[in-house]
Amino acid sequence: MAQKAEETRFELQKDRMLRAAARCFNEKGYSGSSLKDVAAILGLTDAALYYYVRNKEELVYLCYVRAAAVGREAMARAVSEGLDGFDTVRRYLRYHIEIMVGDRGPIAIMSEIPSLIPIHRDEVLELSRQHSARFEEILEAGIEDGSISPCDVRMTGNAIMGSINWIPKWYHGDSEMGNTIAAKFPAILTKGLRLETS
Amino acid sequence: MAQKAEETRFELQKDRMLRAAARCFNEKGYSGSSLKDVAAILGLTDAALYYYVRNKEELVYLCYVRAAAVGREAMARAVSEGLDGFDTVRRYLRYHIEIMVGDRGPIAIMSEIPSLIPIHRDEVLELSRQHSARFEEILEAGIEDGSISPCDVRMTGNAIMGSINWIPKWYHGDSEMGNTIAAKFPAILTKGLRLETS
DNA sequence: GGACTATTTTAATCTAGATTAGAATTTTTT
DNA sequence: AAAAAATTCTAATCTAGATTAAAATAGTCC
Repeated sequence: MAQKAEETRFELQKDRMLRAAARCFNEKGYSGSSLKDVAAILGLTDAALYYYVRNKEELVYLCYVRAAAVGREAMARAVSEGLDGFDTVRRYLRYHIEIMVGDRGPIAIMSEIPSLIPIHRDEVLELSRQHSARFEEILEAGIEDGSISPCDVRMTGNAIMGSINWIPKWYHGDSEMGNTIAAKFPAILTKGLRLETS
Repeated sequence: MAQKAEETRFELQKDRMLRAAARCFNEKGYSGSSLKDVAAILGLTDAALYYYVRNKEELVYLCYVRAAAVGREAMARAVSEGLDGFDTVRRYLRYHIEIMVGDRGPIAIMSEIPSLIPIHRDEVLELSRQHSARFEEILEAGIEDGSISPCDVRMTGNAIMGSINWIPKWYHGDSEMGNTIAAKFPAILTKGLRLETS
């Protein structure tokens, strides 16, 4: 029990740190944010962060891994509901956005992957590719089942994911707006997908 | 004539520099890109850049001003054609993307505005706001003229502009893909806007 | 070809911020 | 409440990279 409590505390703090870091990185970029900036949000000293992470690069890396996990989780949840392609996309977007604007946010934008060390860069790129690929699979499934009209899934995927990825750039924690985004974005982004039953 | 030629050379080099900087910044962020990185693309020394710009901050600032000008130019051109709202949006997107993936690119993503000094930040933010506002006006005009179905223009604008802004993150100069983007994105992004004449 | 200007380089300096070691403090355990 | 472990801080060090000054080169004009 003791062990577990400590682990929990550690993990909780670490997660708080990752969210603080994500907030900084989203606003001012990776290199533009000092460890002092991140620590200040937590009421800590910059040096304290080294208790949780080996160095700054690892901090970004973990932010990106976390972002990927959140996206994958949202998608898995949507897929598990067994809806048609169109509705799966819409659900996925809703779940993903809800997390981004909710209290598990902010989620780091993966905008500086080249700054990672090679081994981390490769891993994050792979996660990112997998996510895109799975999204495209859903689109294809939707085209198959007749819920989505035929389209270039690569380009359509890029378009939709771009909108999602950009959200943290203009959304900064105003929860009312957060609700608006979660309520409207899924419909806006999928409106053009529907196959019109002529 | 002499003066003009020199001015031209200077301006040309400066523009090359801004495009090189945009490329670096888009890949690795503002603070993540050293002046040496930018200079290397031009075959110059980092110190040489100071002949064109007062400091690094001004370099980003100019990149952002340039990005704003490109967007405004594309929009003005589209508006000047006097089409209905829907087609104006589509034209604007096409023109904007064509510049982004064409030889006037790459265009800097305005992703680190907080890193600018206050006076520059205010100016760039204002340019950005104006652009968003004008885009929303076009959407509203389209709703008025019946070419676009009623929608939350703020959210819809954010969604579409997010897709556009994100393009430089995954497009890196493969001109064949550039053509694909220019050909497909405008249709993809506007497909959901059309008012279905029931 | 010499003089003048424009452009770039070399060779410092200077600073913010990452990193580290060890001390101090806080929390947990018994 | 002492001992042990976990967490944070203080006070350096170290380095990359921005910036500057002056010299060197390239280009243009007469």
